[in-house]
Amino acid sequence: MDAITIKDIARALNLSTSTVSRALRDSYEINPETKRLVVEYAERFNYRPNPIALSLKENRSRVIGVVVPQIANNYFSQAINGIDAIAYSRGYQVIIFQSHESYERELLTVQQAVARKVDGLLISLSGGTSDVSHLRDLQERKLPIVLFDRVSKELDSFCVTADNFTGAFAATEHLIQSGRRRIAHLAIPSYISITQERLAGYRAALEKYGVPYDENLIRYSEFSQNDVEPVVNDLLNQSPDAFFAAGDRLALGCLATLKKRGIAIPETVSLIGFTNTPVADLLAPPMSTVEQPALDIGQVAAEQLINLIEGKQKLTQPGMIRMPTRMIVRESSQPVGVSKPV
Amino acid sequence: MDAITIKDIARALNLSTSTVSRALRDSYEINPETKRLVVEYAERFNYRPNPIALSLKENRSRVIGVVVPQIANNYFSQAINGIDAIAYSRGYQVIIFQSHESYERELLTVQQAVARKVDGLLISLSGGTSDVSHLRDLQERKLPIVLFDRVSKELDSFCVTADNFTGAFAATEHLIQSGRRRIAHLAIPSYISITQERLAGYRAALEKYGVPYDENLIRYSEFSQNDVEPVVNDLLNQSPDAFFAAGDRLALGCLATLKKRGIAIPETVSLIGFTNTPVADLLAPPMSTVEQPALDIGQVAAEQLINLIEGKQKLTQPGMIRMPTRMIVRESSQPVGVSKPV
DNA sequence: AACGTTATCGGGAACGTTGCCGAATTTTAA
DNA sequence: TTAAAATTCGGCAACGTTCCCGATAACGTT
Repeated sequence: MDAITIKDIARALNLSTSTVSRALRDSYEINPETKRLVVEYAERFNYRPNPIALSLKENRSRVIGVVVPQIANNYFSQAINGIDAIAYSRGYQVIIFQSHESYERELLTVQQAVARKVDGLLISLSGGTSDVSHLRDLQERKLPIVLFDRVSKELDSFCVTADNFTGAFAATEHLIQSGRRRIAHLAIPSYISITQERLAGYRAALEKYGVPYDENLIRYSEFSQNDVEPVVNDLLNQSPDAFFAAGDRLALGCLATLKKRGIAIPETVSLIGFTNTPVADLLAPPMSTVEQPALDIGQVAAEQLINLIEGKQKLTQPGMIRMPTRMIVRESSQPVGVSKPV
Repeated sequence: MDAITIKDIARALNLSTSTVSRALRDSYEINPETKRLVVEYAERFNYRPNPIALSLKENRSRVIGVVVPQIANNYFSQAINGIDAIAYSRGYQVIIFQSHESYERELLTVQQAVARKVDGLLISLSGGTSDVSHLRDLQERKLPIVLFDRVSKELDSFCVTADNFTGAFAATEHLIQSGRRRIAHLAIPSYISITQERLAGYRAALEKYGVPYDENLIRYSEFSQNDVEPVVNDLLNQSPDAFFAAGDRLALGCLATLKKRGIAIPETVSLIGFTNTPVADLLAPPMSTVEQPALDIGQVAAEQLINLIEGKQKLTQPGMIRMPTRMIVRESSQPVGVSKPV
């Protein structure tokens, strides 16, 4: 009733399945005339090889699994876009899994992906993931894995991230140079690599300009907007004159909370986000951001992974690729007293 | 080296594969003691049934395919979230495909999905799709299909959309009641169902209030921000006093263009979007929107599809579910002269 | 004339799983 | 005691595909 198989063609043309198979793959040992017959028949009845049968036989699937904390997040959806583009052009399909920032979900989805015989895994660690032994196991079983964005030093794998240190340094430097001294830093959970790197960039900039580091100005927050608000409110008790928010949701949550509290931006506090929203300059006020090249990160990560899969790269060679960020200064971080740009 | 199979267990315990299989599915005709042995061994070596082998055997995959125009779009990523939640809870996995608003890509991805033996298909039509015969073919081959958001009347299938007529009517009525008369309508390509429905709602509201319908105020645009700008500029020649943008990207593109041109919102023109962005009230000015319950739409669509797959619903019974929209009035559509809300 | 080549094709196994059929042993019933 | 029934398991085929190994001709070579 359904799709035509190689068997059907064999039966119809009075051939064996092996002959049909070889004819379709243009084997040299098949009579050109026979080939013609087979190919014509296959086309007429719209034959498509069954990828599932192939997967079972060859123990590979031409599928790469992507595990992200959240699809509904501009950064990740753009990264997925990059992944998808590369995968498509190199003949792979993409299965997307969400970990919902939960370690347990991440474990589960990774297992499912492996069960589905993905040829490789592209992961951005969940916020709840501090232990990466589940990934290490897979790596030891020779499954190609590439981490992107939320990477981990605990794992000797290929990593692709934004240049978090430099980006955070630039953002902090910019805030200092525009006259801010008490710069609050809003970060995602601390054990994630990018948190550390951004914090390091932040501290390095403070140090360069002799601004004292105050632990009370650092806060870690979960990802939903509801989680951000109390943290920002708490930070406000430390009388900061700037906010440096290290993430998409954090920046928007921070902006929302500040507006709700009626705190003037940038007159009272400056704000700069480490984020990826395309609407930054439509916001009120237009939000300064350190932009991450999400699409590029996705592309590079996918390329690395497929190279690993196809053996074009040594499995044992871990590597870290840092993609440059771009700081875009908008109104939300203007120095006080400076007229607004048009 | 890799994952353990039922054969390995059979060999290790000196049983046949069928016995092991039945032991694992808790068949009544297996000795409890044997069962215990098998289950323990399976657990100890972390046995997972091979879904690919199962797919091949049973000609089903417990996977549902989702085809959307774009992942990096708030509406769709939220809908996918809803789909994912339902699929997960009912034991299905989700494979996401992007059509990139291209008919050819849609054809291709749908074929791939079918080749992968998805148990059902959840589709939001691409902007380039006017012919749906590829889907009709699949339907005739008894593949469960549910359309969501961008549906088509040409197809006798289950559809889940927002209540576009009512939403558009409400938006237009609101604009009229706040003193606007020349209301420009920015829509996605015309042959898509939601375009028609929203246009109908728009016209019905005009009619109710005796506002003349002017064809010149209607424009169709592609989806990227670059496409929107010239269309908005063109519309401005018709001296509209309001914009009703029927989509996520359109609304943001419209806002960006108006700001670029220095046109005061809402003093000179009003703006209301039919969209799903969570940052609407952080924009400058906060943007009025007709919100679509994207998550709910995804959930309902997924539920319907799984019901179809599992035969809990007649395949022949087409149906249309309209989810209510919610209009949120913000600053961008305030009547002129009204003081801004706090 | 005997043998090796070449061209062209078929048979069978394997990938992991389930389900049908049957077989062996033990238990139950008449 | 003997047939019937229940219990417990193994063998085999099948899903679609590829690949290894042969098989059969026709042909050319010594």
